[in-house]
Amino acid sequence: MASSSSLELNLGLKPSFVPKTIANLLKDVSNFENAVDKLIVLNDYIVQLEGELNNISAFKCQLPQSMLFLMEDIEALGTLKDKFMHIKNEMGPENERQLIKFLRMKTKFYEEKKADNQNGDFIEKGSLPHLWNSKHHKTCEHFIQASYENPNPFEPSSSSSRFASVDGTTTNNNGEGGLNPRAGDQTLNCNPKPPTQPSWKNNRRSWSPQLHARFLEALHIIGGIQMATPKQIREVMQVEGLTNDQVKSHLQKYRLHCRRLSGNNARGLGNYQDPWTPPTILHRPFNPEG
DNA sequence: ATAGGAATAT
DNA sequence: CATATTCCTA
Repeated sequence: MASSSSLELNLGLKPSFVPKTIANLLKDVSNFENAVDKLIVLNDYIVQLEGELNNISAFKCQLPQSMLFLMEDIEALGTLKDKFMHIKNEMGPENERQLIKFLRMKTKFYEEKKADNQNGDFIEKGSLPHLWNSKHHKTCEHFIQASYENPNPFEPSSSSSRFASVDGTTTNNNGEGGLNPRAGDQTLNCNPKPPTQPSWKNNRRSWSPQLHARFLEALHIIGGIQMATPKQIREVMQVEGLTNDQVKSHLQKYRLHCRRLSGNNARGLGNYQDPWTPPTILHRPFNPEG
């Protein structure tokens, strides 16, 4: 089921297999910089799970549910690994950025889920296939695609919007949506180096609307303007040449802008649009989930 | 080492 | 004045 036939990178590195929850596995994987490392770890884990499945298959009558969990986990991870393969083989760093974003959302979701039911592992594993292979998001590709349109793709118009309220992203985008993966990625690297300008002295980072949009996107993925830290933002943004300090400065300025706007709004001065396009969810008005 | 803030520079 | 960089501190 989980494309276990053609595993090309069977590097025999499995010295110590540490069982983890899927949440922890995803978190670990997301810490790696390049796709190859991610692939190795994921593939190794899949191999281990398959071995375990083979082991318990002798007891399939006594442990039907365990077998089902294992199979579903393997399938889910296999789908993710296929996605990694596809991205690594065909595309460039832009899709890797999508993948990192995807992993961060996944990790965040699992952490929330884990915090919810402290019984943890079993429920977590059991709920996994519903998320990965739901009717609405059959594959990871669809999942990533949907993540650009719906900030909370984990709940396809279902109930239990606890995660949505935690994230603070209650679908405020009325028509804009997120960044389209194909639309605006070209304009992000502002290193055009036009030959006929002394702009090469211009080492100052200019935050184009596209770049700022990606900044906001990263901000909201991480979990709000207060939670986000410059390093995290830089990692999620995945913009070549963007430094920590630049993001930090931009974040500082953005926070100041938000504070100023919020203060003005409190005093009654109204709503004027600025080029910052603040995401309108600075502090949630405590949405009681209905 | 990193984040937040403030001073300084463009 | 707005914005980006640099310096300072915790």
